[in-house]
Amino acid sequence: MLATMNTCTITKLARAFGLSRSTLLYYDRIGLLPPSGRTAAGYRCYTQRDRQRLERICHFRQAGLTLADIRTLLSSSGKPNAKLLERRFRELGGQLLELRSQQRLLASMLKGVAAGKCPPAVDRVMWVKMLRAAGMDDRAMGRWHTEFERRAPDAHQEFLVSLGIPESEIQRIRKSSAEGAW
Amino acid sequence: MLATMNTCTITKLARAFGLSRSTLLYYDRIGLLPPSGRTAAGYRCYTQRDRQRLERICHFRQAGLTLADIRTLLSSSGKPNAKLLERRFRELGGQLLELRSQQRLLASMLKGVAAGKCPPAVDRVMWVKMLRAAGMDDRAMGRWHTEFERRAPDAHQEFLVSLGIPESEIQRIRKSSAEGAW
DNA sequence: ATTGACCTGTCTATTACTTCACAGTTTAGG
DNA sequence: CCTAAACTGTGAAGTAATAGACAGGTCAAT
Repeated sequence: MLATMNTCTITKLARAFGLSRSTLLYYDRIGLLPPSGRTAAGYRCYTQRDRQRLERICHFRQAGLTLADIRTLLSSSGKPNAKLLERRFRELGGQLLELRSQQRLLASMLKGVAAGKCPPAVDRVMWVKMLRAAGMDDRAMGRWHTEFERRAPDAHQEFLVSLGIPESEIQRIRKSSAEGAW
Repeated sequence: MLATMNTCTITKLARAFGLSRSTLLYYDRIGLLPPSGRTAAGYRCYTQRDRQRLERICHFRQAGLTLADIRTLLSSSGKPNAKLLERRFRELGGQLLELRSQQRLLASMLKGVAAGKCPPAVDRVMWVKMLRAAGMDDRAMGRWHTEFERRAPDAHQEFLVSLGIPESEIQRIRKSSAEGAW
């Protein structure tokens, strides 16, 4: 008899929050989320309070804070400590820029592959498929062209040509991209 | 006498590529970038070829490939292996989405802080400052509003109100955001 | 009671580094 | 020539956030 109606075991808690058992074990080990009790058999017993704490933890994790930061936030509870948030926000901005540059870089690499010796049939259709697979919708794809046009117009032109897109459509795309009118 | 004009020491190489000495030591240890030679004293001697290899490594790292993948790419040189790139591209798309959601979340948290008890004077000016500090330019800020409006119109409204922006301007901003006309 | 599925705890491995400690080497200045 | 700073090497240990292996515990159905 474990669940006294209000407690739950580690795997159940993990599933409820979309985490892995290992993660909760880890959180226990570092003292971030020790279960309120144990059963006779030594099983961890998580209470409602534990669940609430975990919810806050997940919330902060979602926002990308480190466990150390979260510990600080939870212990010095009350004070929102906007400094931490602001710092993280700044970091996020950098990360976004970095990711976008990665994407551009990868794009050019794939372009190189497509244009180079080993042409794995990366034509327009294939590209659109890949971009969709990467989670892009039409709007995002428009933004992608806009970014490409803004940062590297020449490469953008080259890229479109490499996809075998007719000149007339290239003009249209680049014009739209330049205006950001998506 | 170390530098025979074409070789350089570990720290110099590290500085040239914006890496730490430890990183290069690590790359040597795992056999990813062993220096071409050593001085009599045993100091690592990096040649031009080593630098080129490191440049490729950095290039791939920039794109987010793991060192294992990079090793594969560099050893099976020639074959572009578009599979790896494509896979990474997919991952990137996911990461970008994730980051954007983080940003939104953080935004709402900061909003809460601003609206809540501990008001660290997060008004409009402060926000713009923060967003700029996060690397946003006007265009990016427009996109940010657009995203906000698209995904959470109510929260967007609330947010703008919380910044003390007059109703008339809020209308204007939200209308523009909805159209994505930035 | 027993089987089999699923659960538990602990311990170890992973990635890409970083930090540390300690001893030898090079270099610039006096 | 000497000394102090700055560099070098090795090796060990630490980091985040899990993932996986493993032996054993628990539970529902038979």
